[in-house]
Amino acid sequence: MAEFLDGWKRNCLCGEVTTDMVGRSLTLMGWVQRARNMGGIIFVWLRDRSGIVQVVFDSEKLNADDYALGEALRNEYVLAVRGTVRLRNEKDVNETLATGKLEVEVQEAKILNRAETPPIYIDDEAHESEALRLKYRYLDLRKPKLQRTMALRSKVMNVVRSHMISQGFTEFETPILTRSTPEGARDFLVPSRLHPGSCYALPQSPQIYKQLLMVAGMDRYFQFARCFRDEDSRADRQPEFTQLDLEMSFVEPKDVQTVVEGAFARVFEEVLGVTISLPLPRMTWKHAMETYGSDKPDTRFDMTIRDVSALVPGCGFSVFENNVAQGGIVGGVVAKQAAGRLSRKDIDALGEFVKTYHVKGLAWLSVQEDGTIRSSFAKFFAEEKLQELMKALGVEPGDIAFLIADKKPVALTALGQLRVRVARDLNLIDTSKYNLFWVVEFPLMEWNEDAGRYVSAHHPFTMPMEEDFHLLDTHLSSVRAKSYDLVLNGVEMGSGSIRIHASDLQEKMFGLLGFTHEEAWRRFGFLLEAFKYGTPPHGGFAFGVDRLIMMLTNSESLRDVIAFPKMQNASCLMMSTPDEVAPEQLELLHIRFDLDDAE
RNA sequence: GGCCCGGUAGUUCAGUCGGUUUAGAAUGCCAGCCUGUCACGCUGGAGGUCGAGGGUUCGAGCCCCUUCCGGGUCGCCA
Repeated sequence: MAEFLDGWKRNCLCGEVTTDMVGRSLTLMGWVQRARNMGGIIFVWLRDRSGIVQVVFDSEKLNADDYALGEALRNEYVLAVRGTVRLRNEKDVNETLATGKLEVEVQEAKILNRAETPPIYIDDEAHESEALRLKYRYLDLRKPKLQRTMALRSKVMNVVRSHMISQGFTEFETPILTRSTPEGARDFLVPSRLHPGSCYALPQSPQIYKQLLMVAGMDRYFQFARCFRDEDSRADRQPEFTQLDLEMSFVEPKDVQTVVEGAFARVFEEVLGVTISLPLPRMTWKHAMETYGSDKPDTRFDMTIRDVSALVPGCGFSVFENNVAQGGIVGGVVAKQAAGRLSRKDIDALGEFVKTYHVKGLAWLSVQEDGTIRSSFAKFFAEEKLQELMKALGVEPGDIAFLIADKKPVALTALGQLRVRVARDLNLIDTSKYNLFWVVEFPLMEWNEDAGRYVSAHHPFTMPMEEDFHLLDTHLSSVRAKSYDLVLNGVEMGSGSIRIHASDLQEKMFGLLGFTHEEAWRRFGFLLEAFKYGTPPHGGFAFGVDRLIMMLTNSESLRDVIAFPKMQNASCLMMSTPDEVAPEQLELLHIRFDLDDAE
């Protein structure tokens, strides 16, 4: 049976036993990592969140009962010991343990609780399936790495919070039960008992609340906001996640950026000891797309995109010529010194890879060290055009050039993905680097083929750049926004913008997005009205806390940085969530499921 | 919604061309021995609905169909 503490009081953590405690009597409590019974002496590794220390049960020094207790120990038993700290013999020092020079000679022990043999090992090196780990998440979380990650997460949030407070921000909480926002992801809905037929929506972000707080004169707002999006998961996307959300009055983009980059610099300094020099570099969206094929470029390696469309006419290769004639582009990237490292099979695999980004194919040209050319398309090319092409791309002996012909955005995106894939395959990425910078001047709106109208690139409250105001009615797609994303090593950390603070301009935006006047007022009347009562110019930002922790801990999945994450299908094996509810509960809400067309 | 990978002792995996008795290994677990281990060691033992259902075959862990589950990804994610 489990025992109670009976007045025992822990006075040291396992990992914090130090040499200056030698001779002292300690009371330690923790879990049995492993017990090694040598016959007359038992070595037990006792583990808690701070680390591991060896405690020793010696049959010559303990009474029979206490020694028998040592013999009964199994992995993950919860153990309390009273004992004396002593130095190990020189030859018995364990360099792999932080406490390896020491051990605790047990005088008295208590089994506070027994444990069944756990289905997973409490060991960072173990690699059970995700499903098993998540089902027994409370055991998984005992692993030292996850313990460290959670502690680091707490520290990061503390650093950020204290930075925000030091910059004059006020911390707020905004409602979790809110209303559906337009133009966004699918909402999680919460049916209302008191308003049959109506639903709350869980927030995708506290966007409107924070803007209303600016109207309210709160000046500088921040919040660690839980956000919800009912979309499919990815390794770096969870249905619920945490953002540091902030909003400021009387500011231009630079003012917001200064606050945000200050927070990041402090996090990197205090958590990783890495100094980031400020202000961060800026890159325009246009440059990012044309050079890196991404709005969140990884700049830790080169391999930039070259547009060679200009020399395509008359080259002889009809695939390129027709595409350019129809307004598309031909772009390429060059993998330096890759000819000897990528086989024909590897190149074919890259061809398959780019097809997932909806281009028709991948043209390639490989120059051997001796100058021999192997290529998927060279035979169609006029000799001097080929030389021109190679010169334009900067291909030298030993290099492989990859070319894609398609509509501009499609080709650039595929080249951008290819660039990253090849860099990873060839190990070209310097993983010790933290390339943090701003991408600015995003387009305000993008044409959406399916919807047959323009949609916001960021969100419908984003302020256009003053320089582009005159294009609003004529060239909407070339209007740039006062928006900015923060990018780290090819990953979007967060985004923000200056908002529209005039109700007439906001109403015009809704019009451009295809909302009628009535519709805009029905859905956003409260906002449009609020804007009439003296709204200050304002703007803000939000960044994903989970994703930041992922970057700081070099984790491959968001699941590794969230205590209780969801699986790919947004369920939770541990709690069996979501779950059916009692019929009476549904009745109260006047809900009946119609599952006939459910897949 | 599409595509790709996976599912075999508690756990991680192997399992050849469909044919070797009772489906293996490591680790974990149980029992015994062992006074300086630290991946302790030694001896012995238990442990399997090969994800599920159906089919082909003299014979299926292996082939076919259906389905469930996990992961990755495209679409989607203002």
